[in-house]
Amino acid sequence: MNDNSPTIAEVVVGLPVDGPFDYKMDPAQSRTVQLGVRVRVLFNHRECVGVVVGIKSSSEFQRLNEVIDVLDSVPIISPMMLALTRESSRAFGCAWGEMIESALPRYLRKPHFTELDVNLSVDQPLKASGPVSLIHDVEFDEFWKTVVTKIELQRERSKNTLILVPERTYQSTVVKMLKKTFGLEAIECRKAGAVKKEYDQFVDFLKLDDAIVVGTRSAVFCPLQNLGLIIVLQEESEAYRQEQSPHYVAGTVAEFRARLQGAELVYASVNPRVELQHRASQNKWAVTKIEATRTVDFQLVDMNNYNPRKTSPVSFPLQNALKAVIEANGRAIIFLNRRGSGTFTQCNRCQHVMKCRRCETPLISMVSNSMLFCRKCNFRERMPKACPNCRGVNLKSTGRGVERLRDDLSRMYPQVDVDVYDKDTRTFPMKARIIVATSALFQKQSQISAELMAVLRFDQELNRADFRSEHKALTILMNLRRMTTGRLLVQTYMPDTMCLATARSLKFDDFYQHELQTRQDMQLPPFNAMIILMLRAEAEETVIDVCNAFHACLDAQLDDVEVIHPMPDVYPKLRDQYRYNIMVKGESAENMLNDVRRIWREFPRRKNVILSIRVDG
DNA sequence: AGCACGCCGACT
DNA sequence: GTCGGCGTGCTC
Repeated sequence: MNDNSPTIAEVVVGLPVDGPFDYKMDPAQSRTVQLGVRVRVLFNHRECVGVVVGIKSSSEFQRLNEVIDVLDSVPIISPMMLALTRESSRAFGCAWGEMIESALPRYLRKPHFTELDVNLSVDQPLKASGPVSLIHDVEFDEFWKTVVTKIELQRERSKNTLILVPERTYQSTVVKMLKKTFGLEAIECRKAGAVKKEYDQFVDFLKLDDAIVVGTRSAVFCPLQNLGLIIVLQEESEAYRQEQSPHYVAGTVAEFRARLQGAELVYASVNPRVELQHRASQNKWAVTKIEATRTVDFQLVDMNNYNPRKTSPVSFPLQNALKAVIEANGRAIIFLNRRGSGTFTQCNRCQHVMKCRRCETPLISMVSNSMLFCRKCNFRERMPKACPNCRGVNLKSTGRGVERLRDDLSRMYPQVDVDVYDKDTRTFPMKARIIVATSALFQKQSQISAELMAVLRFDQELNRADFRSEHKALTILMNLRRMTTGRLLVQTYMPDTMCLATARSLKFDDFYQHELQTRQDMQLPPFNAMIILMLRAEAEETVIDVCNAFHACLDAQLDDVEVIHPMPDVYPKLRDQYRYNIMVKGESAENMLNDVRRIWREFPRRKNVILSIRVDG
């Protein structure tokens, strides 16, 4: 055997450890192995599936384990996919192997052999990256004409198009719409369901060359070669962020991918994130604004003008508007983002508040089935007949959720059907004249419209402890604006916010400038990077101690970055683990990641506390 | 992550 | 004496 022949494979595994790791191969393996094949290896006394990311002839390590099996006859992960997962793992602070694992179907995470008839090496990364553009479409559906022209251009060149959507319900809507309106066949990328089916689709994707694939955030990793165009719809959606580790943001990964595959990237949104608009102007992306084609009667009701003791939650202007809709036999939707009937339940005698046993959040009452439930952790229990504290029988539920508002409205308008639509409602109450709905309504937004759209308690959206709350609130208004055929009415105690002014004037440039200035003043993204450190442990005292100590340690050691929360952000007991968050901001996420990891490694007394890191993308 | 090793208290 | 609890270190 030639001494120079490569005998060492560099392998990454799906564990949170820095890799890659060297393994020696026998001559037969050396001859067949290629970059991007899976191998079975022994890693720290455990057998696991790894991926070959490098091949070399010598290693600086003395005692190497052997590759047990080469699992794929040909590479199942293309050079482009290897580059994409590596870049994403760097950007989002996880191990390369973890990112590869999340890009693979479940079947391939297990040591199954494959014999595929594909050649992934043809997927050559191009030198020139494709153009990136942003379509700001105030009317929501107007951008399709532009986008379909681009898709058709790709098909003429026998290139694939990938369309990312935030949610599964919207996925099938898009597929149906493409077929019906433009006669385009699209394939739905399915993640759920049978393991073998998911794998079969993965294999099919490897061979496509002029297809349109529509999928949710994980579809950004679907193994299409010859990709010409990626479209990210409703880019501002939170659903593009993966909550579990590895934490990635699909839109950002799509940008990496477009660059690596030389594909064109199009973002479309009714209200693009400030971060994205900023990047668009920095990088000179083409920005197209599609102006409003319809006029909507926007009515602001300043609740400060009414005495809260005397007025009903449904203001007089709203009562008038409802009356008009009922007389015209139309439909009104009242948006109230609060499930259940009462927001908390208290004993009249001892003032005991019913709280969740798992996470201490006040329980929401549901009169319909006399249950109490927790909006944070989904804990449910029967509404007790007597106070668990003093045995008193007068438990009083206060606050107003959608159910109670429905009852109030039924009493006010006995002549019409009033119904509720929330997460638990199976089918939309089409025949009801007045519908009280939570944000579950947005799942249906392409199918449902109403003559009157009214928002109650809009201020709760503006007052969220989130620096993006004003932007998110505006997105809600834009979605509601799309669904109304007549009037959009908002009840508020804060009528002078930029958000409401923009919903009326549609002067998005002013809103964007205002938000940008605020972010700059507060040194928030897009001007500064932000990472969230999540500490988890089974005992609350432990995690609080460690969190405070680690917090102090970060404060003491990190000069150029700022640890934001004076008190850690708390997530009470969730799935038998307590979670505490610390937010850190600074100039570069990558530097902060390195610093935080180093400090955590040197940090004493960890006591079963797990640290995971989320980069705010 | 999760396995092995090592260091201490309880116990046939 | 040793069985097993948990805290610490390490994985090519």
